Amino acid sequence: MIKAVTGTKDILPSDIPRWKYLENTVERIFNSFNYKEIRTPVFEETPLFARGIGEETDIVGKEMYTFSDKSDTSLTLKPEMTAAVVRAYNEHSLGAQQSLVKLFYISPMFRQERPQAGRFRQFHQFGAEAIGSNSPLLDAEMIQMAYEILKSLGLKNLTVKINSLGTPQSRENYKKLLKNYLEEKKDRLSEDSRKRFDKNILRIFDSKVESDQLIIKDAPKITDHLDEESKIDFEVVKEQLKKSNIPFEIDSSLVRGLDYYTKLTFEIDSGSVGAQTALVGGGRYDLLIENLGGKPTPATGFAAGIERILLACENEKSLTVPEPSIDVYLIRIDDGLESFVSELGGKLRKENISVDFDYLQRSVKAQMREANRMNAKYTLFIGGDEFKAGMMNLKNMSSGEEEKISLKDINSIILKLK
RNA sequence: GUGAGCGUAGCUCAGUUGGUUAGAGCACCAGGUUGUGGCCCUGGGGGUCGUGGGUUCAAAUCCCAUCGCUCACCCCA
Repeated sequence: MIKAVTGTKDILPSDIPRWKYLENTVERIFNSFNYKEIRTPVFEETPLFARGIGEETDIVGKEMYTFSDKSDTSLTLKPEMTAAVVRAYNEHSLGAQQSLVKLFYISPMFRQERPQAGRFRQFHQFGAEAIGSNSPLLDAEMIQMAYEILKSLGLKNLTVKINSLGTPQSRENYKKLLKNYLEEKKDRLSEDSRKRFDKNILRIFDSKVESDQLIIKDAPKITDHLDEESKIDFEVVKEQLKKSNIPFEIDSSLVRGLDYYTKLTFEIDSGSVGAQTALVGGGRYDLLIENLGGKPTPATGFAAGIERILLACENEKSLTVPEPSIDVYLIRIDDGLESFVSELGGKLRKENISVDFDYLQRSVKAQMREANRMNAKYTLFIGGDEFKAGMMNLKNMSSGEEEKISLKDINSIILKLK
């Protein structure tokens, strides 16, 4: 038997109500902040991600689904959305029509990693990008939107972490400081961290190795070495979060693994998932638009992992979505009425009433069981003596009450069922 | 890429020191008034015991390989 590819999952009919609920919540909240939806292709030319995310990142280095098409163009299934949105922004000059463009998306992403709890090879993210302003109010808005969505889904066990990476200039200065501090301790670092020392020294902060942690603990903090502008912006974000009653902590070791971030970065973690605690990650990326060939334009955004959020919801039992149901199940009492039942079903369906009936020649009892399983609000009995007398029985499934309705009086059924 | 655990019915699992036709609960199907559900009762269908090989008179059970799943590391949503 052929099975779904490793790291991919079917979203089955029984899963759909929870997904829909989440998607509706996401859309509602993004609409309230006036973000407009954007959809981009699932694949792009490979250099978009290589340049956008950074050649040295793990995503680009080892996790992308890259392949050549018949014209030998290297294509990649999108591993994240920001580069794709920026590509569309540049390509269609979206910034020419309005100076601040606020976009959101819900989309599958692809990364070839080993699957584990809250991590898949095809997974789904929703997120937002605000392109065209350097206002720290927008950074705060990103956190607010993400936080509000998670809260609306009933999640409780949340931690908002923020940090500032500063401008590229101040970050470079800080890197030098950090390098000086770590230079003499370098040989005590783990192998991975020694590699990071040369490739991307900030990433040493991500290490979970205890001996590394001890060394890093007393390292100079990036938030103590920010340029004036970043410092002021960081203060504004903190102030806004306080005003919005969003609890947060400053985590100066929060270094996101994508190269494009500048100034504010943030993450929202949940204690209700497995080891992959990050539900939401984001930050400002003031240089990306320019790097991808656009005019210099400041921007900020975030992405949230839908599977992880639903996992947290499940573990916290925070979501109660209504059981699916139908309005009426038509019950055929006598053989030979199949086409009449089908025709009547059609009429009701045209009135936007959800209708189903038996296609398997089953007994009345079996049809009733089916109606019960489908959570039918009503059943309509067609056949027998009443039918000969021009009547049908309409039964309310929760009260058990029945009433006779004339075959000619479809309208009164429609009224009842609506 | 590295490490650990696990693969028996659609699902959750049981299967004693290897020993007759591999079990349970749930789900599914049928019946319990010739036309009425949810509860209950009776009966039924459904499994190459992940796959391949080996040991043995005999393997779901022991050994090897392989595939898959799960979790963790790395990194990230």
